[in-house]
Formats: sequence, structure tokens, C-alpha cells
Amino acid sequence: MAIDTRANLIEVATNAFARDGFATTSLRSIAKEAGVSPALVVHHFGSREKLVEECIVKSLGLWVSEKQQFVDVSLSTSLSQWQSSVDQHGSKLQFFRQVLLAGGEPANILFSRMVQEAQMVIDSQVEKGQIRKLENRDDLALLMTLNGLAPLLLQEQMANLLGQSLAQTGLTDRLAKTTDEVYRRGIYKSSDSGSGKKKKKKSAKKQG
Amino acid sequence: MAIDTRANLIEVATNAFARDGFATTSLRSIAKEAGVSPALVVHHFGSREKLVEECIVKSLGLWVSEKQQFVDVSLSTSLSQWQSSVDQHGSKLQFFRQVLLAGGEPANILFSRMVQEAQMVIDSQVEKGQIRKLENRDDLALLMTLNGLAPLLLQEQMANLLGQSLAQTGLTDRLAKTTDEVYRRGIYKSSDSGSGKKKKKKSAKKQG
DNA sequence: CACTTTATTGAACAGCTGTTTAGTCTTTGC
DNA sequence: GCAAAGACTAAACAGCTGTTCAATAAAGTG
Repeated sequence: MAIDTRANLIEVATNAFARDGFATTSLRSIAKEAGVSPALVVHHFGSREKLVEECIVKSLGLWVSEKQQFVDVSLSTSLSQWQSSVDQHGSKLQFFRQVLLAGGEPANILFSRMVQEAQMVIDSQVEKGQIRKLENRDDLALLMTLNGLAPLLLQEQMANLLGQSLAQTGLTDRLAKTTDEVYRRGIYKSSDSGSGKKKKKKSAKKQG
Repeated sequence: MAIDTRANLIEVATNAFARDGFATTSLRSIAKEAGVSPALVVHHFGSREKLVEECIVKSLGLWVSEKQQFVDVSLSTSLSQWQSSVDQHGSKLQFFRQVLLAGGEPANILFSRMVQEAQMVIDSQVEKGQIRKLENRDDLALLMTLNGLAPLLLQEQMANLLGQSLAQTGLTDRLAKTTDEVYRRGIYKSSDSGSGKKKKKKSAKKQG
């Protein structure tokens, strides 16, 4: 059964790439893990690089159809929210992490899509009145995407730091609080932050 | 001259690692670039891995002695500031970028040092009254380090996005402005943000 | 049924990797 | 000056990599 083998190869390869990265995962190891000869892999995909491409294309397609699930990752204003997202669809997230770390065109495409997503989310939240309008929404989208991806990219170093310093003191919750505070007092209207009883509709001159 | 060769090898290797990363830079390519036989490299350092270690140790030592120059990178509240830092000591920064991307113990050490730096800077700025006191300064330090490192790690994707969408419209300056706005209205006292004429020393109850 | 296509494999190839060995050349210590 | 020590190299080794080739088995197709 050719299709089964093909699909299975893609799945095995995707998981391997997500786990170990693209550079360090060999065609042979994938074949071995799938219980198949290396020659069969190139028979089905033409080359290792084509297999990589197919895995990426498929995952990017999946991402499009499951957008909402990843938006809160790249845009999560709370790290606990981010962590729960990681736990939920961890393998997919790890794959995207590897795509970003590997760089190149796929990483550029993925990143620019994430920024676009962020723009849409911001627009929607501005419309709902949850975010105050900003001079440049595109810049904010880029900024939030960058900040949102940081804990994903540096997850290993974060885990090391948190694990050895404060362990399970509910630190991710406190981090979420801090992030929340920065973002709310910064970009969000003060709707529930305590000092938001009065609406201030001032407009002060900006020196500059 | 043994010492010259040794020192030169470290420098060549460090630059190569900074440029191409650790995984993809071979001992042979380093030897070739230094105009020396591969065997000589292992003669001087014992193994490739030892050479990597020495490069990292030396760079981490350099970082300690030039702390202030890198603090504004991992903590830069402005992306233009970050960019000028990148231009200034680009190669060193790229090396640290590769260390972080490579992961493992060196990355953990580097990251935790950066967070420590951030803590000190925050303390200093709180003392100067530039930052309002926060519930947990450690969390903020971690958060700012993460956010500060994001544009370094994703520099390639950022460059791609900015280059193709808005080019040299002074976007980095606008980004700096946005970052600044988020941070100032968030964590900084409102000393010059227009609405900061009156100090409000209220403390409202938080629901839930 | 024969015939073609497809799935699958083991073996081999060329190219890369880090490392070792044996040897040459150069410097140093006495 | 001579012997020991260190700098340095070419060549080879074993192990990995992606890929190719010839061959075998299976599945479709007429």
C-alpha cells in the first residue's frame, strides 16, 4: 500500500523533525524509525529535501485550517495560556519552532503569516474596544509576534532557568500576570485594571 | 609560533561559528579558512568539541568584561537602539545568537546570565525612579530578556518581512517608538507620556 | 494468462565528517 | 652541535550522509 507508506513517512518525518530539528535528522534515521529502507524514502519523495518540503507544506496547510489554535500562541498575552497551548498541540508547535530556527524561505513565510494573523487579531480587538487604537498597528503586530514567539524559541533555556531557580512555585502564572500587566497598562484600555473607573479622554500635545 | 596559531584558530573558528552556526561549521572548513591542516586543529585543541568549548568560554569571558555593551541588546527598549548595537559589535552578537540557537548548557548559562543582568538593570532603574516598582522584579527581568532577544533570534525573518513590505521607511524607528510606547505606558512611570501630570496613588480592589 | 507498473530492498558509490598515525620540519634546551 | 620537544602535514581510517542501481516481489491491467 503506497499511500499508507507515504503518509506514514510524512508523519514519522514530521515528528522527527519537530523533535530533533531539520539539520540533525537524517534520511536514514527517518527510514529506520518508519521501518523502511532509505531507498524507499527517496523513491517516494525524490530526495530528502523534497520530503522536508512536503512536511513543511503540509504543516503550513494544517496551520491555515486551524488558525485560531495558533494565534494565541504567537500572540498570547499570558504565558500560562501559552503553556497550555504548548501542552495541547505540542508536537505541531515544536515543528513550527524548528521551521523558524532553521530559517530560510519557509521560516520567512511562516513568520510573515504569523504577523498577518496578529494584525487581524489586533484589528478585531480594536473593533471590540479591547485595545486602544495605535499609531501603527502593523508595528504593534510585528512586536507582539516577536514577543509571543520568544518563549517558544527559548523554551529550553526558560525551562532550565525556572526549573533550577523556582520550580513549581506557580511561576508561569506569575509570569502570565507580569506579561498581562505590561500589556494591559500599555496597550489595552484600562477597563478592569483598577484605575479605569474614569474614562479620560484627554489629548496632550506631544513634544517632538 | 604556536600561540599565534592557536589564537588565530580561535578567532577564525569564532567568526565561522557566528556566521554559519555550530552544527554546520566543520573542523575542516575552519582549518581551511585558517590556512592550516585539519590535524593541526585537533593537535592544538584535542577535538572539535574542545575547540567549540574554548570559543564559547572565551566569548562568555569577553561578555563579562564588556557587560554594559550587551545589556542594552538583551534589554533594549528600542529596536533602533538594538539595531545600532548589532551594527556595532555584530560578530559577537551573532556568536551569542548561535549559542542560544544551539541550545544545551552554554545556552542555559548565557541566558541565565542575561536574565541576571536584566535584574540588575531593573533594580538600578527602579532606584533611579525610572521604573515603577513591580510585584515581582524577577519575572519582569525574564520577560524583558525574552522580549529583548526575540528580534535577535528572528533577525532573518524580520529583515525579510521589513525588506519586502516597507523597506527603508524608517521602520525600525517606528518600531522603536511602538516598543517604547508599550514599555513606557506599561512599566515605566508616566513621566513624559502627556497624561502623567498628576501622580495617582490610588489602590483599587481587584475583583477575583 | 502474460505484461506493465509500482513498491520495496540490499548493496554500492561518492562525498562529507572527526580523528589517528607516521612522518617531516622547526624550534628549544643543554 | 645534538638531542629532545613541539609545530605541522599528508594520508588513511571508520563512520556517517544522500543518492543510485540492479534486482525481487507484488499489484494492477489488458
